[in-house]
Amino acid sequence: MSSSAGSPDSGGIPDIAGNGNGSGQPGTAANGRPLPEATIARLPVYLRALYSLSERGVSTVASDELSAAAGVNSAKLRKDLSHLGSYGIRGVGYDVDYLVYQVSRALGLTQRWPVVIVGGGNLGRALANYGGFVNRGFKIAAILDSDRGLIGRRIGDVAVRHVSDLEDVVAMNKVVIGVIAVPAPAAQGVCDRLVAAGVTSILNFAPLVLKVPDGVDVRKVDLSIELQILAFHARRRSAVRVERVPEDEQVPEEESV
Amino acid sequence: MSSSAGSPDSGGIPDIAGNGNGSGQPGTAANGRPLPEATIARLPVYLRALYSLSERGVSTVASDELSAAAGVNSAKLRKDLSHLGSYGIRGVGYDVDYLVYQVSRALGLTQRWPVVIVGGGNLGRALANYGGFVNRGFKIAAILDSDRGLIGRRIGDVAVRHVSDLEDVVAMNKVVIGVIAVPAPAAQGVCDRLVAAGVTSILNFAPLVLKVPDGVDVRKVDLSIELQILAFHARRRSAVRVERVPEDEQVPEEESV
DNA sequence: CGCCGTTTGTGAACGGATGCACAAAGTCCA
DNA sequence: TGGACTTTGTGCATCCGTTCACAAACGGCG
Ligand SMILES: NC(=O)c1ccc[n+]([C@@H]2O[C@H](COP(=O)([O-])OP(=O)(O)OC[C@H]3O[C@@H](n4cnc5c(N)ncnc54)[C@H](O)[C@@H]3O)[C@@H](O)[C@H]2O)c1
Ligand SMILES: NC(=O)c1ccc[n+]([C@@H]2O[C@H](COP(=O)([O-])OP(=O)(O)OC[C@H]3O[C@@H](n4cnc5c(N)ncnc54)[C@H](O)[C@@H]3O)[C@@H](O)[C@H]2O)c1
Repeated sequence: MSSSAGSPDSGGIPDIAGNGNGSGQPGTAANGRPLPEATIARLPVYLRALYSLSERGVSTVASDELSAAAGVNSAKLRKDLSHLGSYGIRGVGYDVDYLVYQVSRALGLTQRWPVVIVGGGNLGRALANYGGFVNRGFKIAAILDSDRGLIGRRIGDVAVRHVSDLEDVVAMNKVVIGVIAVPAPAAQGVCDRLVAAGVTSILNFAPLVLKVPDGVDVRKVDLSIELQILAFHARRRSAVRVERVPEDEQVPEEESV
Repeated sequence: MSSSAGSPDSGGIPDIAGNGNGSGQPGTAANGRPLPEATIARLPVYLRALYSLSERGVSTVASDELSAAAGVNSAKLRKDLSHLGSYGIRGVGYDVDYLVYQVSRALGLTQRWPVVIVGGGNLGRALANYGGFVNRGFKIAAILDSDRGLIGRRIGDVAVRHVSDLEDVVAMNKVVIGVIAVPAPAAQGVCDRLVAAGVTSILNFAPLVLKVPDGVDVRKVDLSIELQILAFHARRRSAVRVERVPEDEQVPEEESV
């Protein structure tokens, strides 16, 4: 059933109070369908650009400017935003603060999500100190580690606690997002405990593929994978250059001027 | 222990010398077309799974197993690998060590890429200490920082140098890959210097969109973006659950939409 | 030697994402 | 008030990536 989902316009006023989104369901586009995954991944980038504009006192921005700041095609930006509702003004652009609000709401950042970080080593410390953490809709519920030498040490404004507190921390703070920054051999075990405790979203920095049950969302960050992708393109580039340049002047020793 | 030395008796492996790839051009598939971007991004994951198998002494692996270890569909794995050439044996699977070699070669990891890290703060230190760095085809040419208090300090087995050495380091070591781990306001400036010095591939950890000329490749890693994407899905999940089960669950009623 | 079970490699159908190009909708100024 | 100008929102064609499903290829066994 369903088929053509109603007509695009029924009222006429672009609903300031409403959510531009008939279904109260979060995570759905104005047309009732879920937001495209690719759009979701770009919204945080737009949001960051918008914050930057807002801080600089810019009150209105056109899709050309905003898309340039976000590093994407302007048509793509407009289509992405159109999925949230019709929040632009033709001939003018978008109201920066209003768009910040709408994008934040679409991403579910009207609340502050408590996050638990497991692993207080080099990486865990870097993450916990990261400003973009606290300033962007999240708060650190706890940093956990198994090394008793680290317990009590303050990172940012949170003290490291022992990993045996994991279940308590998750339950008490209703944590649903966890970050794994422990060595690879310990990661799956930590993951299992997080999931058992109720965490449904995991950001994994350990270099292995985590096994999780359905309904649990895992994203990964891996420096070496990123570098390998870069290396691939770098080699292709240099090979093409060698192909083109006749053998004499390969490796350019760089101009001296 | 490793059983890698035990070469299975002769004769099994197809074309060790050849590359199964007519065009000598790196970065092209067996059919001459460039490798799909999505495939390139997965090859490092396969490679990691293969290393793990190899270390465990497994000599042969079928696409089902390998794809499970890599967390992807088995048809996808086979299609990805088929772009590199025909390196499997029907009815048997893939020779692990041989596939390690082929995937490494496809990614351009037969050489060791020198990488320069700019920013020796919390994050830069975590990255420099990361084992997956040195063990996976890369070496740290230098860690650079502007803070004179950090100069000379050893991280891993590299001493921090002043950022004014940037151009020298890049030129002397023929560095083409750079990692940016400085505060956001300094990132574009560092990026410009890297590019001017000859770096064509950049991994950016600072939370902003870098502007680079054509021909320069930028990848970014951003914790807060990853968390925001996770938050989006987390909220959708919990909203759906609330929709279904009003808080204190009652008799599960049939869904009606 | 021929058959059987296994696994690869890929043709084909599908769905999602991208980007062009333009009509509709708005502003602003004379 | 009206017309020129700007910018949004989107239809559409295209491209890329995923997945199914199966014939071809292989080893092994009786
Ligand atoms: N994705 C990336 O770009 C990237 C970069 C650097 C490091 N890493 C990975 O991140 C992880 C952490 O790196 P690091 O440099 O911080 O390592 P680290 O050794 O400095 O820190 C690891 C911490 O985890 C703690 N730990 C170990 N087992 C634990 C357990 N079961 N429960 C709780 N805590 C435990 C240790 O006590 C230690 O403090 C490693 O898996 C590393 O490979 C990833
Ligand atoms: N992507 C992520 O997940 C993530 C996580 C944490 C931090 N970060 C970002 O990474 C960057 C570094 O974070 P951090 O925690 O290490 O910060 P930090 O303050 O600990 O370290 C930054 C270092 O950069 C140095 N620096 C500043 N300007 C420089 C310049 N012009 N040239 C060379 N060095 C310079 C400083 O002296 C300092 O040592 C920041 O942009 C931060 O926002 C990203």
